[in-house]
Amino acid sequence: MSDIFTARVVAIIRKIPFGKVTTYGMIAAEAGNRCGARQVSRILHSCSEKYDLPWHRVVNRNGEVSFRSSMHHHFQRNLLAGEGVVFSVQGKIDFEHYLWRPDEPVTGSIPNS
DNA sequence: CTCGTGACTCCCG
DNA sequence: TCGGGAGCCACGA
Repeated sequence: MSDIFTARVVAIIRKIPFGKVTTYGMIAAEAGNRCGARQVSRILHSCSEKYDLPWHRVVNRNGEVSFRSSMHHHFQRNLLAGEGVVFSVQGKIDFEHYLWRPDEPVTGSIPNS
């Protein structure tokens, strides 16, 4: 398949462990494009149900839900709450405990910058 | 094929 | 502190 970006994004999202969250930017960066964050959201929108992706585990850079509709916003928050994810008073997720990195699970082979 | 849109993110004034 | 613009690319019509 040529659309490696989509496959990459889907694969990464599927790897998100239970009770963890990640950001569009990280997925996009792992997929190969930092600026592809928008595409990630686009893909999620189109393939969330088809590929059964845990879209609710994907949040924006601020650690909060990016939905415009309060209804969906509250819905995602509910799903995360069901996984044990706790939101701060400001409705943000504590990255210190819930942020997951696609390149972390490896044996500490982090390319020091 | 072309066009429009978007659940993002970063930079600048 | 906050608003606006630019950049990227896939999917649907």
